[in-house]
Amino acid sequence: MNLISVTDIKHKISSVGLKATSQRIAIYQAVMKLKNHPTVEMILEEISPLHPSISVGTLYKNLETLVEVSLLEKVKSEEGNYRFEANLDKHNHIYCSNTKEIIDYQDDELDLILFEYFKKKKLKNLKINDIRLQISAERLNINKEISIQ
Amino acid sequence: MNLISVTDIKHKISSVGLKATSQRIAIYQAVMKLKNHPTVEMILEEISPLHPSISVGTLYKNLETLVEVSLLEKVKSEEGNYRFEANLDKHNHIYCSNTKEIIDYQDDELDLILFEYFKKKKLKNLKINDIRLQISAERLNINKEISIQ
DNA sequence: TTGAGTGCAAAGCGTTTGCAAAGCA
DNA sequence: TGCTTTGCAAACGCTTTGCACTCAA
Repeated sequence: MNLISVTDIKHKISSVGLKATSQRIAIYQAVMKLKNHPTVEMILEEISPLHPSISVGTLYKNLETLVEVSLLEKVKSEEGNYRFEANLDKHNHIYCSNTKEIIDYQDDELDLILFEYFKKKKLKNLKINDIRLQISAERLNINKEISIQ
Repeated sequence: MNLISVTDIKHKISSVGLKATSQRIAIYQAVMKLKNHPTVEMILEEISPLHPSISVGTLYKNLETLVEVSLLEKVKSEEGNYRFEANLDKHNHIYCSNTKEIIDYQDDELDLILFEYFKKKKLKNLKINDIRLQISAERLNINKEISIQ
């Protein structure tokens, strides 16, 4: 995922029936590079040096398109704006109240526990499609790395 | 909670150091009455007959104030707008993709399982403040009632 | 060549703000 | 009376839209 080439990105975009324009490639590449769930503004800043004349309209349209074809995912942040990510594996989000970061948290063991738990629960007239944990946390030593497990 | 009187509401508001204006009482009362996590618009529609001249500014300011003093809670919906509720007990939310409802789901047993699970996990440099489940679901028989467990 | 995609600018929407007037304590 | 709260309207920030132009296929 980290070392994906421009050629690979072009192929990915073409394979879903979209045109591989330079703007679209740059946008997809930027979201992949910016790991911490960038906002539209952060993506724009990343792309601007390469595409100084790219418009916000184009950026929004492309992000929406890439979400539609499942190359990206978007989430609403607590602050109310969208944040994008290229990580499509099922995972949970840790929301850092002090740094405003969104950290991915993947945990297959926990997913299994939840799956088993809800299998024995009876939810009448309701079909569960997805269960995600929303973990609110704060970083204790802001400059030190965080590690889970 | 359901049959709380205006006098009780006045006392609740006064006890946190706020003035019990007719607008404030009506707003708090409306959120209590509208069970399914009303939007600002839904609250406005509920109050308008009683207070035809209430301004959106006042409504927003009061909702914010009531959240600050912990008489209400607010959440951002998938659609991006705020939704309010008077239920302050710890609970999870079920987001219905077809009806756009937000259904409260309280489950002490599950909370305990999650608490125990994260107690044995080591999350370095991170302090977990809260864990909520975000359950995406859809109603199967829209007119029939849903029941859990 | 041609329909998908772009840039621009205007508009949209929910929310916030500033301020004079009003009203609760 | 004094200070919180209100109503109004303007402004805000993020996002969406319309349209003529451009460019990948």
